[in-house]
Amino acid sequence: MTEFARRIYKIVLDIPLGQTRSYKWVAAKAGRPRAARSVGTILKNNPLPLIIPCHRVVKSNKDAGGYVYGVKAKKELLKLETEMLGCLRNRK
DNA sequence: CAAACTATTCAGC
DNA sequence: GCTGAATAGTTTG
Repeated sequence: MTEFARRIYKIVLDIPLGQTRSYKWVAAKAGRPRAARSVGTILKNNPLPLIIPCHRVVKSNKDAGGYVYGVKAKKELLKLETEMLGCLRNRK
């Protein structure tokens, strides 16, 4: 656990639903713009993998990159989250 | 497509 | 403690 990792968690948690950020983007926000690789390693080794929306963090070209539950699930989660947002908006 | 760069973690020493 | 290898990436040639 390092300060770098701590920043990453905070930043990733700050990503809005239905949106994606690149590893590079998170790394830059964390203060190490060249540590995109470290971001991925830290995210997969994060202490609370379930409360950290790792599926919102993707590669620069919007590619999924990698995911514990499968890259496919990652994209599906993004889609479901977006739809869920619409559902919440439509509620009265 | 292959190589270099990067920060973190793990295994050996 | 330090070194070397590995990793859910990015950039450059």
